[in-house]
Amino acid sequence: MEPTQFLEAQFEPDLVAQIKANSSPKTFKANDVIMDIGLPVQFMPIILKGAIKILQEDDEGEELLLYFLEKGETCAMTLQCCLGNAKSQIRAIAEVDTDVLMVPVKFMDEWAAKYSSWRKFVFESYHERFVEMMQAIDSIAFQNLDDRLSNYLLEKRKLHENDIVQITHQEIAYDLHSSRVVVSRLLKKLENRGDIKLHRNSIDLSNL
DNA sequence: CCATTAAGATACT
DNA sequence: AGTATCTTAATGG
Repeated sequence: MEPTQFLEAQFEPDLVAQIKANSSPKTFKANDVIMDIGLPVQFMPIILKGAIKILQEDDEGEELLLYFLEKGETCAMTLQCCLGNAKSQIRAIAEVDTDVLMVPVKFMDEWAAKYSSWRKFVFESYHERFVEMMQAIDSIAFQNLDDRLSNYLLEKRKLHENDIVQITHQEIAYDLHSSRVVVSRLLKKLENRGDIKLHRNSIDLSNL
């Protein structure tokens, strides 16, 4: 299937042509840093394949996982950067091997004025990310780590399209803002329940 | 072998 | 739930 097929499904033919003519396809390997905090935002990525992890950094330099972006989605932070300050507030890391269309930000204004489907796309992106961030806040404030870990693992399995996820307890701890020992404890609990199987550097999620 | 590092264990806050 | 510390196990030279 054409990776850009979803463009035709939601944008005017005219706009699809504009997008194709003015954006460059780019490929990232898993764990590549696509955008970093403080860097100028020159492109808006539209994801064709794969997934991107978006995170913030707190005052101590600790990372905070905001959300994952998937196929057909774009980063609302980029949109915001087009309106005012051009520096990125976030770090974006390829979660798996990922293909994106890099759209130069200079087209944002023009397309928003000209194409209603683009305005809709931008608004909906904002809305989706807003909802995701609300959920991220909610889960940190009110959910126990137990549930957050389970949700995190389910998300991983979906994004990687694989029951066996390559990850260390330490990396999970960073993403969930917890410590390695605590994550190990909770993972062991899940294993004893038969939900997962633990290995060095990987976790088998086929029974989760 | 040995060095490195992920993960397990224990004890304390 | 989190920190500190020690032990054990896997991995790669």
